[in-house]
Amino acid sequence: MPIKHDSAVPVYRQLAAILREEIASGTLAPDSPLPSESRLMQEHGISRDTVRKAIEILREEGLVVTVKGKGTYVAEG
Amino acid sequence: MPIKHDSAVPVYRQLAAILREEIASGTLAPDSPLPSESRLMQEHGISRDTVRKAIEILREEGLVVTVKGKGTYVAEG
DNA sequence: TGGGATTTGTTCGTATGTATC
DNA sequence: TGATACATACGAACAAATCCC
Repeated sequence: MPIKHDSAVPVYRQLAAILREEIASGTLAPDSPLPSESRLMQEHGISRDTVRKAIEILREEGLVVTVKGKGTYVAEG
Repeated sequence: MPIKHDSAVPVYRQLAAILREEIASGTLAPDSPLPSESRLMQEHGISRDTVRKAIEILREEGLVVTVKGKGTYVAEG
């Protein structure tokens, strides 16, 4: 599911949807770390700003927890 | 002094006036930092674009100095 | 003790598109 | 047409926490 820059759906919401799906499917298991912001930037060819907006959405949904200096983790069931 | 979106005075000029007054009154002392663009956006419920236009006015008036990655500071007397 | 690498947190700089008046 | 205002997106710099050697 490559990200489309010409979509009506903002890039950051596309990424949030991708990560949300990986969490729902178990590809990203509870307590496991998400790829770092740097990794997500590279993998999707997008900016840090956009990556952080996506993660912020998931954080507000209670799906992930972020720890400064460490990373972002999938919330426990 | 809440900002009025239905005023004849543009929002960015209203914010510039507010900040100018805080500098003049000493509420914002020389060398002290202004609230970040992010803070000003939240506090006044306006966009970053508009916040930056307001700060640009003060910068042109020599009232503030902006440093990338750090913030905007009240100019020294 | 110290230093370097990695990671998230925060800030300003710039550009583009959309909508409204 | 131009000015205003918002949202999106990418860059860049600085700061702080963590980790490992």
